[in-house]
Amino acid sequence: MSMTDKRDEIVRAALELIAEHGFHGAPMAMIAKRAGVGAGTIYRYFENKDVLIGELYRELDDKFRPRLSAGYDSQHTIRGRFVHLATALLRYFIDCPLEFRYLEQFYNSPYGADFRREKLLGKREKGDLFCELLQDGVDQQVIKELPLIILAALAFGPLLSVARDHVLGFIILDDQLIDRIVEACWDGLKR
Amino acid sequence: MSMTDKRDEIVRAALELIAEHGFHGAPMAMIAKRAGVGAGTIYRYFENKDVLIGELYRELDDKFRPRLSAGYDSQHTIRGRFVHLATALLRYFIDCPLEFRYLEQFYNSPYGADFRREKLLGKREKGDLFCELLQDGVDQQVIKELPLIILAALAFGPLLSVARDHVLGFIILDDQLIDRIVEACWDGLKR
DNA sequence: ACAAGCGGAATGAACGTTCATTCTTCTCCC
DNA sequence: GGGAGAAGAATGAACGTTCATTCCGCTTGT
Repeated sequence: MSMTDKRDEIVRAALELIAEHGFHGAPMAMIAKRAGVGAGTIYRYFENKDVLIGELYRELDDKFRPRLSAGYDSQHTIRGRFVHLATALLRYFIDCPLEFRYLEQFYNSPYGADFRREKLLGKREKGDLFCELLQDGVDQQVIKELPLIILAALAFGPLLSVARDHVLGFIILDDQLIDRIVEACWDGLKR
Repeated sequence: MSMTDKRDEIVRAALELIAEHGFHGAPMAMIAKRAGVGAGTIYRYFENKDVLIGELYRELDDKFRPRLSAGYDSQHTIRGRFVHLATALLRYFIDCPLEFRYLEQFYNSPYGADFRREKLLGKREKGDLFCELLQDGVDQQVIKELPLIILAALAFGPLLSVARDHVLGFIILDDQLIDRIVEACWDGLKR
């Protein structure tokens, strides 16, 4: 097994176990076993557990961003662009429940608080696309005139909530339901 | 110090420390120290840490429910009732950041998943009031015809999001802002 | 009235377990 | 045969929990 393969196995195992059992329910020894490597081997690839957790986050973030921008057309109406982005976001979470659960855990943890702070004070929120979109909407008086962070909450709050309910099996989201949820989010946002 | 006082001190200390540092950042020894009792004393009042965590949740839930129903008038319009409940909810979270942070941690943890499941399958969602209200709204064709759990996500998602942003200091919510946020949530809900 | 004694509450050092991390040994490959 | 890489046993710190002991307030007998 090549060195890259081994690293990937470790990252995959960490994603699976942490998504399912949380940071504290996924000891390094268990991650090593799932990855098919020795416990010490992980430390050849990652300085320590925190670094592993942080790098895994960064990888997911990198994989996820392109999926949002795919097919995104900045010439469309505000509404059209919003529907596209929100739908893509929700679909991503549904298609990749492990990734979703991991990201949720990450954001709701001491690790994530720092990232949140960083992003918000760095003037971006969730991939510049969303932020730009909301700002455009406000400027064009299509979207309610509220602070960006509140608009983001109005848009993302429900999406994350329903994604969580879907992933936990409380409801099953189909295409039609997704469309109607995104519509409802837009109703909350628009003037 | 009476026995009840001592119990209260332990619960208060647990609330403070867990709200601030999470379940795993609040060892029993630290809780005992903050409460001004010996480490072993906690076990005279709570069988173990899990029980302490669960009972603390139950106490918060009990304190919080009456605050929602205070001033609630089931004769009002759907919209009026929603505005009342949502405003009360948001104000509670803002007034009691410790309680809010604790409840959030609790729900986003193995402990909370069980409770969620219980509540949902028990046909209630967040104090029967909210559930009844949403159901009434659907029946009267005032609210979008979507599964209850999705309506709840549309209503609560944004509220929880902005409360979190407020508690973390990313934004300061005043009365006017609260009103406008609740309005926006209603826009997402209404037909 | 008061001292002796009793029972339950409180204590915190000690224990066993779990975990991240390190260290030693073994295994390939050149 | 030697050097790099991997494996997993060893290590030590941190934690939840226990328990032998101490403390305190109240009853009881004189």
